[in-house]
Amino acid sequence: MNVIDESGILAIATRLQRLSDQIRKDGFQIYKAHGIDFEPKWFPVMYTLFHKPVLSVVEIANEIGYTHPSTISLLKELEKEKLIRSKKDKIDERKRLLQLTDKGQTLVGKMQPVWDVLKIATAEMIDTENNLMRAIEEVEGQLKEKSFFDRAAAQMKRV
Amino acid sequence: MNVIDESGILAIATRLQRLSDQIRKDGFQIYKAHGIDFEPKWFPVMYTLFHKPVLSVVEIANEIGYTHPSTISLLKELEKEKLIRSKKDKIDERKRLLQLTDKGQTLVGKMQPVWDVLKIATAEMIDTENNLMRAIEEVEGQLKEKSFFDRAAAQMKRV
DNA sequence: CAAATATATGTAGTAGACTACATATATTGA
DNA sequence: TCAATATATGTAGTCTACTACATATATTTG
Repeated sequence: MNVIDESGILAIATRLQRLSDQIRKDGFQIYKAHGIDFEPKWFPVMYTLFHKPVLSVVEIANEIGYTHPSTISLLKELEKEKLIRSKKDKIDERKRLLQLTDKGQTLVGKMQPVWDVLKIATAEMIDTENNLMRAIEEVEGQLKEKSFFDRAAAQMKRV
Repeated sequence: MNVIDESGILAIATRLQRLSDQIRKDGFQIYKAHGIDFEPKWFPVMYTLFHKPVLSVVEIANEIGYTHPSTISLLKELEKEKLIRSKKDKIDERKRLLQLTDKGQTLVGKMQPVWDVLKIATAEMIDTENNLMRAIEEVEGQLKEKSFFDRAAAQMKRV
């Protein structure tokens, strides 16, 4: 075991990111193995527009939990791939409304069996004594109650 | 609840990254609140060199689980901050040996109480029904046995 | 109803990791 | 022993998110 793994929770941010990268990389390869040209980072937008067909930029950003600039750059890529298209909102001229194209719809159809496979494979992978997905949700809940910073500050006073 | 959180494990990579960023950001603020000018990304290198005083570039990379180019750029920053220094290995001329400077040693000393606070705050935060740190370790173990890609491939054949 | 404020979108540059490639030195094996 | 291979380090450019700032339209309020 290396020093970092021993340091345990001090390097937890690093560990989370490493795991995320690993999963994403394999995710890309799994799509590829199914003959689908799809980048995992596109999933949140495509999945969201599949379930809520017409949304503005900020609405999508909120749904996927990204900032709007990050969202805009994803949208640009997806428009370039002709998987989504946009039109001005006639009521509110500030808004740009996004939706899947026919090509986008078709791709989602093709991806759905892959998503089923991914779901099962992931479930199997994280089904251990401490379930990773539930752990994430629980920690997110904890952070909502009291931020990490506040927890450290409270601890500081005690020491 | 938004669509992505509902999509559950399909967006697990995104969720992991989001959580990592959040923790890292607060981590930086916590050092700052202690009057310490230290970036969380430097932790793995500093912690490693504190426990193993003289290491080469690749040895550090292996300890912290990063690639060597990533490690090199961290080392550059730390040398610029004069927290570490390097010298040629006299036996193996290819190697560059790194170690903490006096300033680096002193900083680690100052950080140790902060690390204690961070440890306790983190432990408190992740001490839920499903412990996040243990979940990470368990999933890393699962991936060592069989990659995510191989799991999906096996699942594919079954469907 | 016009000024102030809020919201929606967009651009530019940054951060922290990566891969791919290049070079220098060390080791190995025919 | 020297050619082939392996290892150590370094550079350049990429990727996927971010923050900070800018602009355009809508809404609110004095």
